[in-house]
Amino acid sequence: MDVKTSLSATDWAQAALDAIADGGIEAVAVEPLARKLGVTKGSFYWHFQNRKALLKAALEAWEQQETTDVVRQVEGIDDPRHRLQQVFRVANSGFRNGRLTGVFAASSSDPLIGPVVERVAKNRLDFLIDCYAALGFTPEDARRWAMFAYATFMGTLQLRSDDPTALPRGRALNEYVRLCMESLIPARTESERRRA
Amino acid sequence: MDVKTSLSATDWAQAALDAIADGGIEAVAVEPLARKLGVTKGSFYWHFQNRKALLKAALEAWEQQETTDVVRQVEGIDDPRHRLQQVFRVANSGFRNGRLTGVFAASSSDPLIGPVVERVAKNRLDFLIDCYAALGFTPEDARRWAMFAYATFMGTLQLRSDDPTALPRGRALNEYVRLCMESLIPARTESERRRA
DNA sequence: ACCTGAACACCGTTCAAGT
DNA sequence: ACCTGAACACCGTTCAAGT
Repeated sequence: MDVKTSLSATDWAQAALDAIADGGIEAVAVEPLARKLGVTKGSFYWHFQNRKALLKAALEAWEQQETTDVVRQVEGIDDPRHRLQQVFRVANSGFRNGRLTGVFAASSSDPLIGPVVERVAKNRLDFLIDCYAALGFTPEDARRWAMFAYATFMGTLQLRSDDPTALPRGRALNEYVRLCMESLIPARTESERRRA
Repeated sequence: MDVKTSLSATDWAQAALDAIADGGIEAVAVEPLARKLGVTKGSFYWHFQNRKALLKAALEAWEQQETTDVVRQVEGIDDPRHRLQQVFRVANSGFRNGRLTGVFAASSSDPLIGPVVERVAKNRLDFLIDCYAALGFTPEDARRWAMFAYATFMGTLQLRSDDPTALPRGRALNEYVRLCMESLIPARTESERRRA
C-alpha cells in the first residue's frame, strides 16, 4: 500500500470517531485532531466549514458503519441461531464500536446526535426482531426478545463506561450470548437441548 | 435595600443557573458570566477553584431550590387535592425552573449532573406519591399516579425545549392539571364529581 | 475580603500565500 | 487540490498588586 500524501474529509471523520471513542464528544477539537493527523489546523477548513460539520460527518460515517456494514458481516449466515450468536459476539468485540454507541447514546439529547442514535437503534432492533422471528417466535415474542437483547447490550455498555476494559470475553461472553438467546423463553425443544 | 458592593459565591451560582436556563450547560463560562456580573474574570477565582466547582455549586443550589424550597411552598396546604393542584401549577409556572429541569435531565449522562438529577427526581416522586396516598389511593396506585404525573411533566418539558414559550397556561393548564388528577383512575366518587 | 490587570496557554475561524 | 503560517477573537487559569 502506498503512503497517503494528503488527507480527505473521510480521514478527518474517522479521526474524529477515534477521538470520540476515547474522549467523548468534546474531544472533537480541530487543533488536537490536526496535530494527530500531522497537519496544521488551517488545513481542516479546506475540508469542512467548521467543527459542527465535522461532527456531522463523523455521525454519518458511524451510522453507515453501524448499519449496512455491520449487518453485512452476518447476513451471509443462514442459520438464524448462529447468525444471532455472531451478532452478539461482533457487537461485544473490541471497545471502539461499543464506546461510540455508548457515548452517542449518552449525548442523544444533542439535536445533532439524537436523530442518528434513534435511527441506528431502530435499525438494530429491526434486525434483531427479524432474527428472532426467523427462529420461530411469534412477532410479539420476537419483539420482546429483541428488546431484551438490545437493552442488555446497552446496559453492558453503560457498565463498561466506568471500566472500559470490562467487556464480556471468553466464558463471560458465552454466558452473555446464551442469556440473550434462551433464558427467558424456552427457545429449544427438549430434544434440541439434549443434542446441544 | 442597599446596593451590593461585592459578590459572593452564591451570586455566581445563581448567575450560572440563569445562564444554564437560557443557554444550557455550556453557557456556564467564566468570562461571559463575569461580564454579566460587572467584574473581571480574574475575580471569579477568588470564589471558586475553577469552572467545574461553579457548576457543582450551581447544581447544589438547584437541588436545594427544587426540594426543600418548592415543597415548602405547598406543604402548608392541608387538603391533598388542593395541594396536588398547586404543585402542578407551581411546577408549570415560569420558564426558569422548568428549563433548568429540562437541561439537567438532558445532561444526566454527565457524572457530575446525573446523581443530582436522580436525587431530585426521587424526591419529587416521593412527594407526589405521598400526595396521592393522602388522597386515598393504595400504595401501588399512588405510585402509578405519581409516575404518570411526573412523566407527563417531564414530557411537557421536552416539548417546550423546542418552543420555550409553549408552556401550558390558562385553560390549557387547567386541562393539564385535571388530566394529572383524574383521567386514568376514578379519583372522585360520583357525589364528589357532581359537587365540582 | 474581594477585585483588577496583565499574562499565558489553548482552541475556533479566516485568509492570503504556497505547492 | 490540499496545505502552511500568521493573525484574530475568545475563554480558562494564574498571580502579583491594589483597596
